This record gives sequence, structure tokens and C-alpha cells, in this order.
Amino acid sequence: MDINIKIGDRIRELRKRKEISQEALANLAEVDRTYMTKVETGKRNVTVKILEKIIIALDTDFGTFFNNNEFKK
Amino acid sequence: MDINIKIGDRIRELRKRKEISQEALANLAEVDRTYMTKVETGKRNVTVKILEKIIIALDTDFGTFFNNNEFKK
DNA sequence: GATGAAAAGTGACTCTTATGCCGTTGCACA
DNA sequence: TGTGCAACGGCATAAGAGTCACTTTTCATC
Repeated sequence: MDINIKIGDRIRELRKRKEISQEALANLAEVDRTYMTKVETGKRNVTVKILEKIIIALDTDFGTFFNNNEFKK
Repeated sequence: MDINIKIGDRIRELRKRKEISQEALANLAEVDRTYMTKVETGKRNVTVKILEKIIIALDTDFGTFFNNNEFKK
């Protein structure tokens, strides 16, 4: 599966777990609300810096974010 | 520490473990040799797709790549 | 120590794409 | 029928991807 879709799915999963909206997460990560939609739906190929902002906004870290079966070969 | 430097360091670590040159890794990942240098030294803010190519070239996966103390908060 | 080759790093450049920001739409539900 | 949330398309601009000529470092061998 496409890596951007996997990442979008993972962001959505962690966001729902926190019970916040895309807009709230976007504000925490300091990115645009409509951009966050595109990231979650796998339509954007994000850079590491942006992904870091989102991961921090989700109150987690890269190790935890990628510690998921979808990211194991 | 800057996330791009952390990632560059991690790539270097795994590359050395495989005992191959930047050029060899660059060829495997299908990126330019000088581009690989810049990634390893943290001078590029790579996109997820490029990082994926490098991770695959290193014969690993995202889960393993980020399963490292540098990526835990 | 000198020397040469392989490996790694740098600066500058073009081309491509990520990012930020619009307006608008669809949906659920009070 | 209005409000919150999510998704879409398009555009401008900033920044990433890709490449080249050149320099510096590394290191084995003399």
C-alpha cells in the first residue's frame, strides 16, 4: 500500500484516539486545516519536518508513530 | 536535535552496518550520490517517499528504522 | 611523511512539487 | 436550516528533488 496512505491512516487513528477534529490537530501542528485533510487521505507526500509537527501535535514520537504493523515489512 | 540530522545519522548508522558506500546506497535507492550525502548530513528535508526508497535500500522498514532511542521523546 | 585513489562533502543551479490558502460542496444532526 | 466537520479543486509561492563541477577527507601503500 502507498506509504502516504499508510501515514494518513495512522494519523487519523491517533487523532481519533485523542478525540479531536482535523482542524484542532491542524492548529496544534500549525498547518492548514485543508492540508491536514489531504495528508490524512494520503493525497500529500509530506516532508519529515511537517510529519514531525503532526507527530508532536499528536503528543507522540516517531518511534511510537511507526511502531505499528503497517510499517513492518 | 534537528529531525533531519537524526534521520541522516540513522541512515549512516544502518549504511555502515551494511558496509556499503554512500554511492552504493544511492544507487540502490535510485537517488543521486551527492543527494545522499546531503541527506546523511541532515542538509535536506526529505519527503516520505524518498525516505521510503532509502529505507528499502537499507533492507529495512519504517518500524525498524525509527525503533531507536533518538526517535523516542 | 608523501602520494594517489576512493569516498564524502559543497555550492549553485534548474525543474518539480510540497505547502498554504482560497472558495465551495457534502454530510450528519440538532 | 444552521452549525460543525470533512473533503475537493485550484492557485501562488516556497522549498524539495535532481544534477554538475569542484573541493576536501580518508586511508592504504609506498
